Parts: sequence; structure tokens; C-alpha cells
Amino acid sequence: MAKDLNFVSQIADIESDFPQWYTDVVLKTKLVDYGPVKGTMVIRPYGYAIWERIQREMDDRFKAAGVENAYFPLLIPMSFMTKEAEHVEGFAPEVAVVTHAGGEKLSEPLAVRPTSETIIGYMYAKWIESWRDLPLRYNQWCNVMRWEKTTRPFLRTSEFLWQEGHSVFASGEEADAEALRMLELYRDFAEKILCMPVLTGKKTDKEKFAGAISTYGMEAMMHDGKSLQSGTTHYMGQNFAKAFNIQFTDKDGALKHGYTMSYGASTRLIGALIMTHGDQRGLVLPPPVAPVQVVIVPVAMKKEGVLEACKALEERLKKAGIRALLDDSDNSPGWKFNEWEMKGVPVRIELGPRDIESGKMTVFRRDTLEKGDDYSLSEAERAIGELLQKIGENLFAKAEKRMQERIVEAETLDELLDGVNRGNFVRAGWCGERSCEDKVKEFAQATARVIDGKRKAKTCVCCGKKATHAVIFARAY
RNA sequence: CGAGGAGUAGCGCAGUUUGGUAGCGCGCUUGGUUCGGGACCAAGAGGUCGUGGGUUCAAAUCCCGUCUCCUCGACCA
Repeated sequence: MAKDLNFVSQIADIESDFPQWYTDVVLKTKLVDYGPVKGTMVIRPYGYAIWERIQREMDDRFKAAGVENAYFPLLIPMSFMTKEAEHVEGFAPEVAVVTHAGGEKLSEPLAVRPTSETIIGYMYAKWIESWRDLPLRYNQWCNVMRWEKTTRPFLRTSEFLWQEGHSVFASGEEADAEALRMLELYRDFAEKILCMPVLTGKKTDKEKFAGAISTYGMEAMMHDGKSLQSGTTHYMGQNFAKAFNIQFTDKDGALKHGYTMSYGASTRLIGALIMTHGDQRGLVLPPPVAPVQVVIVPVAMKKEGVLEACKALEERLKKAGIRALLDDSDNSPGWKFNEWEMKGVPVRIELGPRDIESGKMTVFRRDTLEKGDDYSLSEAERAIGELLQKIGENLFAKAEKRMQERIVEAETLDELLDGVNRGNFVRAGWCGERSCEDKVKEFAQATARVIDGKRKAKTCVCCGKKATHAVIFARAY
């Protein structure tokens, strides 16, 4: 019989050793492996398939919003990086620079893009002449490089994949509205596709993007109560337009600078969904992004008719648009159960002689770990389709409930510290002063994640003066 | 970048204190029996001990350098 019933212990304990749990899960489920260069990751097929699902869903939404895809070069002249003062200050420490090529020293060093505002600004300046050229809204799917001190697969890697959208508008109001509109697009995506509740809102000046007027963020609560920024949008005003001479002749004949905004979401989203839904057995993948939505495990595979029935079921499900996979490998059924549970497949169908004889199938849900055997084989497409839907809704509801239960209020620094120590998000008043924000960080190792625009607060949690905003504070990844 | 830990077969580890033939479990290959929660038997393959140097008759083991990974801080999608 089972030799190693404790196989689950191969994964570190999710409650007491969450960071190690995360590392164990991403490696053991073959989402990623480490590359030979510090901080780089190889995204393996199972992980990349999730990214492809994310790309497709998000890209559809961008296109529906009127954004076009393009591609800009990886290498950026260093002189571009220095044109916007705050931008260069923010990114300089983490830029990788190419100094040699073709066996010779380059006359001008080239930055490996950490983000593409500068090179895109340069190109936009060439393309924009008239108000008729606006708004200009392009997006690119690409890799970027940021030389980070500490790295972790998906969460923070030296090189990562993302999309970056860059738009120019004739007015600041339009550009800022677009930043908010894209933030809502991200939220809708996170909720519907990743089944992940998020908090969205404006960032404090301390947390905003280098060179932006306003930064908006989408924050999600991870299993350990820490926050993960999962997407951001930025309104730059005319900062970049002036640095790169993005000008247009307006309807009134006057030459004006455009207003720019940008937005990005990265492979970090994969880390976010792992740390939102995962449990002690490993991954729990939301059906919309799961590379395999249904795994079919034959029982007593060699028995007459079993494999045939499994294959027929796989074909039917595929035809119904469900990503089904028949595992006809030589491993024992028990081994397959555990393996696919670790890999987070939302639904497992066990099909053996007993099921086939009675015209039923045994169905296991990854989210609740419940197993039912009263599913009619003849209605598999409908039943499984509905179940996948239900699983997605349940994952969202569970995560949403957990997050709401763990948003607490604080009026003093001690309460705030106590709140984050318990793994909560803490909503508190803030006077708007940088010094108070810094002090909160020093005192509680918590940062302002987003400004909660829907709530009011009376007094600043730090200095006790009149609060200008209610802010969500949390420890963050 | 600061503090701590770790690199020995694909994976997990022992061996290092006290230098002396490279070990174990799982996995892998082949054949057979199995299959309703990580099956069993038999036979096999697989390692420049992260890497560079040094000490020594002799280094996985001692010394110096260096690279990578993990955890915790400071910085970030």
C-alpha cells in the first residue's frame, strides 16, 4: 500500500512557513525553475500556460477598450533615461546597462528597459502632430529587466514579463480618467479571471511611480495577510510629454504638450493567484486560467472498456470547450490524485468499472476537496461546465470573505501595529504628511497600500491631527 | 546591500567534527504482477562532491577566493 502517505509534508507548512510553502509549490508543481543568472526564472510550460491564459483574457479587454498592440525595442539610449528627472532617480539603481557590443565599447551605453515610458515617449513625439492624432493608445507585451536585490519566482525577478500600456491625451482630465478606467479593467480582470478580490485606489506620493503625478494601484491580500501590488496605472500629466516633446496642434491652432498615462501588470499576477488561493496541498487554480480544468483519472485502467470510456469523455468535454486532460500514465490512481491536486486542477473525474456500469462518474472538487459520485455521465458537459463556474465563484467568495474579515480599523499606532501583526490590512486616518507615513513604516513595518476613497477618517493614526484620507496600511511583498 | 542558513546522482539527504575505495531513500531504465487515495518483485543505469586556487603522499572533509539558492531586513510590478 501507500509508502509515503505524508507526501504533503514535502510542501512546507502553509501557516507557519508561508514563504517556504510558496517556493516549494512553484518548484514542485513545475511552474518555474531557476535560471543560471541570479534572479532569473525559467517559466515552464505549466506556468507559461497560465500566463498565456492571463494574456489572452487581458488582451481581449484592452482591445475592447480600443487599445492597439505594438512592440518597442529592448534597448534604450541612456540619454533617454535621464530626461525625466524623477524617472531617472527612481530607476537608475536597478537598470542593467549594455556597454559593449560587437567586441567594442559603445559610444553611448544602452539601458535594458526597466519600463518603456522614455523610448515610447520619444517615438510618440515623432508620430503626434495634431489633435486628430489623439488619443494615442498602444500597449506592448514584453519583458523588462530590473536588477533587484532580492528575488523570488514571479513575485520579484530580475527579468519579468508584463504588458505596458502607454497613452497620450489632449487633456489631463482624459488622461487621468483613462488611468482610473484601466484600474477598473484590472479589477474586473482580477475578480472574474483570477477570482481574486482586490482593493483599488490612489497611491500616496511616497508610493507613486517615478515621474508620475498620480499612481493608482490594485492590491490583493495574500494567504498570510500581506499585500501584493498586482497592477498599477499612472497619470503623468505633462512630465514625460515635456521631457520628450510630445506636442500637438490643437483645434485652436495652438501648439500644446500632450498628457500621458501608463499602466502595467506582470507575471507577478501568477504569484498573486498562487498566494491567494493555494492551500496545504499546493496550488488551487481558478478555472478561467487553469491550463487543465478537468483531469480524468481512469481507475482499473486495464479493465475492459475503461480507457475507451475515459477517452470518449475527454473528447466530449473538449468539444464543449472545457480544457480536459486524460491521465493515462502508468502511475497508480492514488498517485495521480495527489499529483493533480498539488497542481491545482479545479476538477477531477474518476472513472472506473463501477462508474461506467452505473452510467455515473465520480467528481472531485479541488476548492472544497469534496467528492461526489452522483454525477450522470451522460450530462457531463453541462454538469462540469456548471461546476467550473461554481468553483470560480466559490474561490472568489472565499477570498473576498477572508479579506473583508481581515480589514480592521485603527486609531492609534499601537492598534495599527497589532492589526498588521495579526496579518490584517489596517484602515486608518492619515493627515497627508510624508513624515507620518514614514513613521508608520518604521513603527509597524507597514506601508500605505491605497487611499480608500470611499471612507472618511477623523484623525491621523500617527500625529492625531485632522485626517485628510482613510488609508489601507499593510505589510507588503 | 546587511544578517543568518544551504550547495554531495533527477529530487531529498547522510558522510565533513577526527583527511584514506562515493553512500542511503525516492525517482529513472528493463521485465513481470498490479490499479477506487502516492502498489509490489527482480535486474540495471546514473556522481569532475557548486566553482577556482592553496595545504598534503592523499581533500567531499582543512585554508582562501568566488558563484548560486533559501529565510529575514532596506528597495521594487
